[in-house]
Amino acid sequence: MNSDLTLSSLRDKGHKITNVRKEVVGMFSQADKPLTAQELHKALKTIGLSVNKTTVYRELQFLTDQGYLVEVHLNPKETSYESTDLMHHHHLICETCGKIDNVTNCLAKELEEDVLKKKGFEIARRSLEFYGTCADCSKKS
Amino acid sequence: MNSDLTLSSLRDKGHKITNVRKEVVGMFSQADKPLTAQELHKALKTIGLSVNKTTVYRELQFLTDQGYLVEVHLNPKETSYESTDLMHHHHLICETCGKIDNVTNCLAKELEEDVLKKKGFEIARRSLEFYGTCADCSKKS
DNA sequence: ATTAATTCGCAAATGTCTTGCATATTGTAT
DNA sequence: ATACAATATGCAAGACATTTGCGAATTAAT
Repeated sequence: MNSDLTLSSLRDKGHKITNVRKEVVGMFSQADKPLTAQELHKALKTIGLSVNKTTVYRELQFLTDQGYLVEVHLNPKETSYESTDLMHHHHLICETCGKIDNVTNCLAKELEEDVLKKKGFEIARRSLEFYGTCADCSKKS
Repeated sequence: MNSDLTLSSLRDKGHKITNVRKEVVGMFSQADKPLTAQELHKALKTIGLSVNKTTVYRELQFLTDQGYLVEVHLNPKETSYESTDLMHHHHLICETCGKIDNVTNCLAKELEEDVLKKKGFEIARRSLEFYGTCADCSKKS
């Protein structure tokens, strides 16, 4: 399990630092929510780095293979990614405004132990999402 | 939130009972894991009901709109569906053999209360998946 | 049996994501 | 600085799930 999504970490492992890689890494470090290929592609264009979508896909594939990112399946249309560093948190997805908040509380310890004991299932990673209505949207309605 | 995925329930609400609907409902009642459009399409063909994929998609859409099914995003390639009746359980997805097991233990009560209290987020539904290695695959390796 | 509403099949299209291949770029050794 | 090997990039083409329009077929109730 590879954490530490930084340029120096990548360099240390002998990976090349390209413009795209530099920016994508930066975006994931700052991101407070999972990002999709489309979002990254648009963001890159915005900062004047017009890169091909294929390259974005390959970069995501690369960072995922290297263990820096994990896939998150929040919606059926496209795959989102987030830094492995953030893996032990959960998402609050507002179905009204689409906002994504995080819960860092790492629960489920008991349940996980149960699962291993009763089922013999070894958990490598988990995905916990809550779908509902955020505070702001609740107020408005 | 509509439960009770049965033909009588559908009839009572004035929906037509077609051959496809009948079989699809039956398959979801018996299913012990989430099903995809492709799986249903193949299963229907197997029992001699060669139906168009579009129809399968529309049937899933229909049953979801009516609240009988929920979408489950287990993998990036396609959407799975399961009966709303089963919503309060979680999935164990073996990344080696692909088998999907269930945990009916409904945890997360505490965390959910936390989330409502601290964030004001009202949870409508949740999705909890554990990815790892099932007992059988553990043994083999 | 007639009819209105719904469903179905077919064809076409959308959008995400993948792949092959030729070219360009990066890091390193010289 | 230069040349080389490995890797990254762009472009075109394609795979696949999913959606939509429309005319034909089926369902349920009169």
